[in-house]
Amino acid sequence: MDILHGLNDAQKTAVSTPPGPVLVLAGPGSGKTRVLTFRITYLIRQLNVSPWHIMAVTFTNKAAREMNERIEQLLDGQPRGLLMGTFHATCARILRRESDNLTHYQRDFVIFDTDDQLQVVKQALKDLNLDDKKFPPYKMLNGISNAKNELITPQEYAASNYIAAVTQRVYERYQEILYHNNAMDFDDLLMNTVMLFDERPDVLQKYQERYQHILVDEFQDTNTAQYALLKRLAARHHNIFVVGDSDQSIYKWRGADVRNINRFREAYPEAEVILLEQNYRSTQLILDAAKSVIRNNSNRIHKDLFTERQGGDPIALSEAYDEREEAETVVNAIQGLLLQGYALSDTAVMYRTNAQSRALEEGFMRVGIPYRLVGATQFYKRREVKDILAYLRLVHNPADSVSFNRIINTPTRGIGSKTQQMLVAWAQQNGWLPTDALVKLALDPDVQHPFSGRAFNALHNFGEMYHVWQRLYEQEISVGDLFDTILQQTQYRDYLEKGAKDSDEYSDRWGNVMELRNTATETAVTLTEFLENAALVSETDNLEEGIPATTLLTLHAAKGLEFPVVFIVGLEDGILPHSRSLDTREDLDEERRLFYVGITRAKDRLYLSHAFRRTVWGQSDASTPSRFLREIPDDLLAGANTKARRQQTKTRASSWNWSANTTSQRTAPAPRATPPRPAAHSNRGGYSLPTPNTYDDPEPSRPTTPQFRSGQRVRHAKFGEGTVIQSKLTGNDEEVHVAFAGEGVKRLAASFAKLEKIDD
DNA sequence: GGATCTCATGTTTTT
DNA sequence: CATGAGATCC
Repeated sequence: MDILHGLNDAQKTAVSTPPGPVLVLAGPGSGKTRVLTFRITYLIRQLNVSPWHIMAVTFTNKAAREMNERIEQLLDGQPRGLLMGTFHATCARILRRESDNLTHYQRDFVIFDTDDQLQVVKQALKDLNLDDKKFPPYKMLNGISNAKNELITPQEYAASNYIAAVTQRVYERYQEILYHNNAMDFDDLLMNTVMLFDERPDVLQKYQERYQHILVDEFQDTNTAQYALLKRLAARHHNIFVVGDSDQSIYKWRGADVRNINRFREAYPEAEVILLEQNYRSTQLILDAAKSVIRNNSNRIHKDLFTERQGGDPIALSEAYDEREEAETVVNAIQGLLLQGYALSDTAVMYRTNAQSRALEEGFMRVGIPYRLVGATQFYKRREVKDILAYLRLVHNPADSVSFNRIINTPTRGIGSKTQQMLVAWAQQNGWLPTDALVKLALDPDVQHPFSGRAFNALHNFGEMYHVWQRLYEQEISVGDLFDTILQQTQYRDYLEKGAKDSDEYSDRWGNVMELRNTATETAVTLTEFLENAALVSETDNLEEGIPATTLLTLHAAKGLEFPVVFIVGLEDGILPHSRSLDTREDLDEERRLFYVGITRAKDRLYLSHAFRRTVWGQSDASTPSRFLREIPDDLLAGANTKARRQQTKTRASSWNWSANTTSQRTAPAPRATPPRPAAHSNRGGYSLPTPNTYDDPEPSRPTTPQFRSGQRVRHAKFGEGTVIQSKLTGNDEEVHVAFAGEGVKRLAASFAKLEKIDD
């Protein structure tokens, strides 16, 4: 079988280039994952490289998993020994294996997430007698994290001004606390690996020999520490294959440094550079729009994206009165799309900030369209999940003070802050950990202690529990059983039930606990493993595909995804570009890339919208359409006097929306390059797209007279029987207001709600 | 020691 | 507006 089968020329060149440094600059939708997976297959099959010698790094677990699956298909089985994972997971693995060679850590070190980190910063501020009002913890943490991303130690941290001097001290103390806790934060995983390699050339050499071929996904998003790591690992064999797109770099604010692409070229002047410019995702029209936007960025490596999907539906642009109407317009448009045979899962709505999802959610809820929200409150950030994890972490690592503080009195068990302080002080005097002190109180009846009767009882009881868990852990009880024991002894369920405002909240939270338990029993063999997974896994990793719902997500979360239909809302100055990015050209460029990423997610259709007024933090203000909109040529847009609309900012003419007929049409009807949608893809059984360009023609199925009159009795699948209050025709649908007993008045779309008339 | 209230705060968030 | 952390009150 030909390993290169099905690839275009540029892809073939990339995949079959002889080992050595390779830089692949891959435009959106140009098949970069394909190139990476084929390259790995090529190394194994064609060049007889042992999978054992290959390391592939990604930024998300999802990307790693997808690549793994595809390689498995290509190779017809799991390649044994291939290392595929995120930067952080890979580093954690190396550090765990090399823990004997680490100065400050033992093998069972834990990973602190952002919440934990904040707690540590607060502790550090307290230890240094610094006011956390003057020095906001999250700002301190930013400084520390930035330093670590640049591989700067506390000692090296330049105290160039007062704030920096304070940050330096906090950083130093912060690091000490982490050592005491036997904990690393995310940044440490990278930095400590680099430092280990620098201190121990023998260790580095071992890994250089092991991983002779290194492949990197999303290279434009690497930070200095990640780049340093790659450079060291590849220093011996120079077999480093990186894939990236500087136009999709949207994480500068997290330390990602696009300049790494240039550094790479300088470090390896002999590197093969390959451009992937053919796009397999979008219509030419959508690509044209994307290109005309990104063109305005400075200092870019020019790419000339093209596709075989000539033409395409024009981009729909609309102005709404406010975010509520904007949501309504989106909902209407989606209902129209459903009639044309699109499935809900084909659609996605993207926005700049999470707060914008609210209006959209309400809009979807109003008509009962299911949606899924990506990444809002992440599972592992939920209070109840963090509580249980803290218990498990403390059993695993008795030195974990953050977890200790979290659960010592959760559920409340009479160990208040005074008692806690006393306990910590008492433990410290005796050179114990607070957890040691607890166990002493529980087991040693003769121990001298400073606690009053009531406090002693509370501590004694908790110490007993904790001791039991530790014993069970030593006896290698399963994670699930330990989990259950903790739940049962702490009566955590009762605590949730009591604390919840309503039964919904309770069942939600308890459901999360049970979900966590499932993960614990299903995926993890050891507690160490389970805790590591929990720390390094993110919400978007489990984005299920094909569920019948619209996807709501931020533009950041959209990277790497694609949808037949994409809506980008809130295209206003101050939102996109975000108000905090208006000052510098650099920031503005990054906002533009974000817009570019959004546009290029769309396969067939793109809808853009902005609102005339928007409520931000409870304040409704007039807004100006995004400056980026002006960068899209008018002939790519559909909509009545689009140009005027985009300039006429604060004087709003009449209300209109996407589904209304349009005056400006594409000159030639765009031939549709996509084959008709396979029936299996649509949940409406064999519905195919009616016309190539639905903006040109009125919808054939469009109702001309309302089917419902006020007073009509109707039945709805979910709400039961009700009475029509009024009904009016909207774009290509009918909007029916129905009063349901016990449910109130609902606004329903006739095409979607499947209302049944009741005659009597 | 624990619950309640007030006040400040507020992008994006792969790990 | 909505959330969370700290102060204040019981």
